[in-house]
Amino acid sequence: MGHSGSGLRKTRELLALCDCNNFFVSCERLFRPDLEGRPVVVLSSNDGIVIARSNEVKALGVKMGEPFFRVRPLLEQHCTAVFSSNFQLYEEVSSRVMAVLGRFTPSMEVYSIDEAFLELPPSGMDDPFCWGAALRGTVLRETGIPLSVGIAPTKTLAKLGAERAKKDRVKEGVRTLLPGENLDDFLSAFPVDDVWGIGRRWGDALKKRGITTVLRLRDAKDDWVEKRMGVRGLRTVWELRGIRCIPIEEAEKPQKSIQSSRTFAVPLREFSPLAEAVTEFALTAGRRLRAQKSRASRLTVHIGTSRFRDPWYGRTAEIPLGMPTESDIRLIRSAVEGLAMIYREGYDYVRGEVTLLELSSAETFQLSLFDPFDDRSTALSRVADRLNREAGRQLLRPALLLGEKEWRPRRDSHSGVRLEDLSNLPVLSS
DNA sequence: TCTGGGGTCCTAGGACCC
DNA sequence: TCTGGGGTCCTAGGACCC
Repeated sequence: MGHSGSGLRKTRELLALCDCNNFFVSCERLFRPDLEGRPVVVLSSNDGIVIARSNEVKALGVKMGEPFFRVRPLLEQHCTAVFSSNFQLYEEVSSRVMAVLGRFTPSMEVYSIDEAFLELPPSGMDDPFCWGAALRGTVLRETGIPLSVGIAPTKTLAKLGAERAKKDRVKEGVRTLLPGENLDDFLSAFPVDDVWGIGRRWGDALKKRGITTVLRLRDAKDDWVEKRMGVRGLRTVWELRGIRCIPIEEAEKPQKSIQSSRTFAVPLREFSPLAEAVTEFALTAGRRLRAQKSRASRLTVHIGTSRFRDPWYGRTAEIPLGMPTESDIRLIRSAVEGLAMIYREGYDYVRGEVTLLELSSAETFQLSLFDPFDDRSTALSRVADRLNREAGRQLLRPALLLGEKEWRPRRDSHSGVRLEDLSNLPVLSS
């Protein structure tokens, strides 16, 4: 294809990927400046696995997704600070970071809780590196969160740039890959599965065929790639060549599915605690459904035993909801009905899940000739949302869910920090 | 003893229709 | 004996992401 040794295709457009470093750890450190330079981890729900690591913990060889119980001795040996996850805090910090980023660009896509793609403004084109460094400095100063920034013509290249910037920890955390630059050395230093869009499976398959580095993937033949990896693989390859195939999507679209699931703190055998849990999942999903002004036409319920124990049992029930609904009462009734269809006695269930599908707009939806219109229970659900939001906690909820529940996930090391609570602020001197 | 929780998109194959 | 050729819609499963 003649790409070997070639630079990037000329383009006048550049974009930046901004990635918050060790984001959840950085959030916890905002309120614990004493933990700067010390090993810190943040755990998933139920304190099950490690989902964020400070650089010190990465240096110990602890992997993302590692079960906590397995690395606990090592972490304790190094006096690691351990936090249960506090997503309320992370979401709030995230929106502040995004607000600062928004001041630097005419167009941006919030890609995840800790990442955003920004279109470079004309003012940044003369000296992209300088623009990136200023952006990074402002975010750090105003929010306390350190970023890595990659600047390139395409998203896929910008991702690689940010990754390099993060690992090298040089040059102000900014790495540019500009049109005309020869990237052969840069790309050959990355294993192929470091590329955004290449996961474990495809990574292994590519390596087996001798495509071990990103450089080799960039120079692979189009028809070969498309045959094995489909159009998504082909897009990735073109993006590595500097051709933009994945645009910045500024408008935030409503989600197409909403899922609420948890691993239980203890295995559940009986029907009634499972029904409680499923009720809670339906309620959580319903709240998020109404928050994005949607209705759902289909609901699925899933329960399962541990994947790490034999024999495994898991089933999913599907309940059509008829007319699109946003009523908690209907969601809960359907979820429990589904649970009854799949529940079997004699198993230790460790996980449950409720998913809402076929979402449509709450404002305009298809009425049904046969199903009753549920505007009264919809109104009730909306009132509950408002009361609970204003109270800042679950003021109004089904009696079934009152009191302590054995299945509620553990979070033994929760910092309890809330941004609205001034008493959480660290004291500078006393 | 102890192993997360959320999403998206693409593709292949079957059902169905003309 | 010889058994069309498309098109569309739907779904399950696979792959990926953070």
